[in-house]
Amino acid sequence: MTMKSELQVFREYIRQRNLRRTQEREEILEEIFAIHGHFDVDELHLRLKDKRSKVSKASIYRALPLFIDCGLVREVDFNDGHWHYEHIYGHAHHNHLRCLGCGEILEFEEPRLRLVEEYLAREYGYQIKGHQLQVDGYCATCQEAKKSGSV
Amino acid sequence: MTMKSELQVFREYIRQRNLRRTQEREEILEEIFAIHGHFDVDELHLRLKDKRSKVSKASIYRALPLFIDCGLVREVDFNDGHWHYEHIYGHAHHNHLRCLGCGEILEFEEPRLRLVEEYLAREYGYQIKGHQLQVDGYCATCQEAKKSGSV
DNA sequence: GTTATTATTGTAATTGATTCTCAATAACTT
DNA sequence: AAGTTATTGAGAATCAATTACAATAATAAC
Repeated sequence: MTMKSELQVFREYIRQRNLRRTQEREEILEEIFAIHGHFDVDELHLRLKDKRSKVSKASIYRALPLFIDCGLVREVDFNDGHWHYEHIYGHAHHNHLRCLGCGEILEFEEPRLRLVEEYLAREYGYQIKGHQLQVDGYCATCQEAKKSGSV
Repeated sequence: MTMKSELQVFREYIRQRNLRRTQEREEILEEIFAIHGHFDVDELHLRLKDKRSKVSKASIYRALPLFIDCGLVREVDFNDGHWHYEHIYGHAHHNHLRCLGCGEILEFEEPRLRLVEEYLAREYGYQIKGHQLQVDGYCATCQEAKKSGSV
């Protein structure tokens, strides 16, 4: 049994909610799944423009919560004043390790977090929906740079 | 051996950097450590006003990065459009469990995350500075509310 | 102490991301 | 095909956060 495509997932979501299936929303969704890695609204808007798509930023801002709501996309906080996003449908859940020096972002999986979620559900009676773990530090290169005083 | 006060920590930081020790910064710091729990800039500003302090919001915005830099305060992201903060000096590191229904925030400790940090340091050669884990779900009360259809 | 230097402050203006308004359009319903 | 109404793009509005600038105050130099 093969997996539903993101487009199918989204269309079902749209139908269930009595929303409307529009060209714009599907263009945006398609582009999001064509992007490898993280993106922000500006980048996405530029990429769409490059492809002669005329979707406005407003529509992107309006579509993102829908994609998030149906589990296709998630927000990522890189702590730089605006939101970043990534498509998650079809990808294993992962977390981010970020270098405070150069901004490099590594993704990693961490099965222990499943245990943490289970613990919290038991301990506090919560129904857990998800988590976001962000780890910060300095990559090997930036550690060197700091040592040699270039900071 | 007793612990340095947050004021001492901050004054040392100030001296090291050849910054200036000002009434305003110390008033802000004092108020931050008088707050039990999380706060945002507006709240902090109001509380200072109530105490007849005249510090401006601009000064608060300018002081916070210093407090964060010297490890007294940390940013907390509650995903509601602006930053929240909490003082951390003298407190065990903790993470947040948030109810998506009512917004309740529970704090919890999780020793397993230390292991995660060690793993990342080993695996990727990173010097880890810290992490932020945010878990979302529904508290018992909100689960009930959802069942009884009041959503 | 007095003076010089310059970091810090408050005010107000500015920025920049996001949201909203509104009239026009286009997607579903009947 | 006509009616209903969600969605759109453009630009205005909002709001947190940052910045410019002149006044002030903290340190350094004397």
